Amino acid sequence: MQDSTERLFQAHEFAARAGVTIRTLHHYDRLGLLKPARRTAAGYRLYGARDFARLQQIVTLKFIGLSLKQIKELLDGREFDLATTLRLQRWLLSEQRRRLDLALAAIERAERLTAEHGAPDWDAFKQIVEVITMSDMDWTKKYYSAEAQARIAERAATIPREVVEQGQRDWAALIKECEAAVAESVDPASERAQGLAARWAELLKGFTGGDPAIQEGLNKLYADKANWPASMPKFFSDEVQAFICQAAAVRKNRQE
Amino acid sequence: MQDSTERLFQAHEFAARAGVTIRTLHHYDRLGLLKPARRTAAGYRLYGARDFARLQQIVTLKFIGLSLKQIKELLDGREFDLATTLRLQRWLLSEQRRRLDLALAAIERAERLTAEHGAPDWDAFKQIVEVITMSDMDWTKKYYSAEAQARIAERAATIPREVVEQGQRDWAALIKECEAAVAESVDPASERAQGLAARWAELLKGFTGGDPAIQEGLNKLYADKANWPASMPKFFSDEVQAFICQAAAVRKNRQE
DNA sequence: GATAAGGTCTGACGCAACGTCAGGCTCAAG
DNA sequence: CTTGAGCCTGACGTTGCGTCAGACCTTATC
Repeated sequence: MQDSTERLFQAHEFAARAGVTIRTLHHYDRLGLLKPARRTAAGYRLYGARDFARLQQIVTLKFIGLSLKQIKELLDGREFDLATTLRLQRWLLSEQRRRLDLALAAIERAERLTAEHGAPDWDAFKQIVEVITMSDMDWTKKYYSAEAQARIAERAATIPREVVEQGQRDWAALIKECEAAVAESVDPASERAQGLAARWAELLKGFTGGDPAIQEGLNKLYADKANWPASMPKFFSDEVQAFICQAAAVRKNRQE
Repeated sequence: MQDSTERLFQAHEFAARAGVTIRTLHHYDRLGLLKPARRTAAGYRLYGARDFARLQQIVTLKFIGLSLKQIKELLDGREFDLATTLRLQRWLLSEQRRRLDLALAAIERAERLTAEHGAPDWDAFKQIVEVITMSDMDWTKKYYSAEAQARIAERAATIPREVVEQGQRDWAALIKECEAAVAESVDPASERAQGLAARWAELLKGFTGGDPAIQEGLNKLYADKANWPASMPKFFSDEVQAFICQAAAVRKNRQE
């Protein structure tokens, strides 16, 4: 299978060609993300063309913001699908960009105020950020009480790693199953749909940290699906959304 | 000085009001960033109104992307000026935003291609990122040789923390002195200007990692200041730029 | 063949900003 | 007085490598 005459590169040249450091190669090796094709008798790493291709995939996926763990699962191809991952990642990046824009706006206004006032104006600066972060919460007001909003804000900062990345696989898998169910025109009141709705609720519970006030808001969200805010994640199709809303409604009725 | 009747809050309520976790307060306490006004006999932290104001400043500065170390230096007020920091930070954030846009564009194109092709197209995906990162390097081609570009790319990823944040204070201080020199119409050939140019070169050397090929490119950059690329940092005025260019030119002549 | 220079190897610790136990106090209510 | 809830202080985990440190390998030179 392997061409025994294939040219192999030592770490130094290989790393230079790929634009990464040797230490990075060591790191990927230990993670099992990229193992060299061979080792010399002395233990030196030797990389081949296939390694190069894989490293380029790694670099590409890293460029769009995936973690090394995600990249490993993707490239090892175990039940992780690229399309859904890309949709999720696109949403994550767009969120980051929105927050960056807010920060930039805050800085620019603070600079203007400082220039006008002659000296840095802390109160104004603080207010700017407050206003900006308030406007960031606009849509939550429709659905959440004041205390729930505070707790959401508290959790919001801790979410990125904890849930989004750790649970990304769970969401991706669940959404995929929902899509399948939609494709098969499964009845939202059926056993299968109810199971999906239950898992969906479970994931949301993890997302909300089990806070009852927040879950109350989510129930309201379910109630009028037409009003799902634009800033909510949209990594699933409208059909899936409608399906899960109906199933959740049925589920709620039965529980009452 | 202190109002002995001032209302003090315990960690739990204080944290909730400020929208941070208790653990964050512990962290800031250990860093010396925010010490509680008092402690009870049992060691419980008690925070006052001034602590609240300071915490809000911290949160604000964190929102615009400053590190805790930078925030501490700013709030402790030792030779760190807000105006320059804001300019530097604005540039940093705009750079981040540019890279985010590139990643988003890559994802969107990859999604389109995947949809058209039916299956994920790794080669196309890889190419997209390559093209994007290439266009990212456009201006460097004018000044750097091929090998130097490779090394720049290699270093580019390692720079954010290492130089920008660590050396930010040095740059800010130097730029400030240059502005003063410009304001006093100091002769670029004078002893003082030459000292500034030497320090400038020293910082750049740190920035380039002492790579001679990269420094060669920087010399070319000095030569025709009119051609400074738009993507280069612009946290100093045109006057400072002209001043440092002239001083560097004089310095170069003398060294030859 | 010895030696010096330079590249490689494997740990192990460092960094940013906290989260998350774990074990031990403290405090208010019943 | 007990119980539960909240606070305290370490100490380790996280992410993606950088940066030594000590030991080994290879190559060129004398």
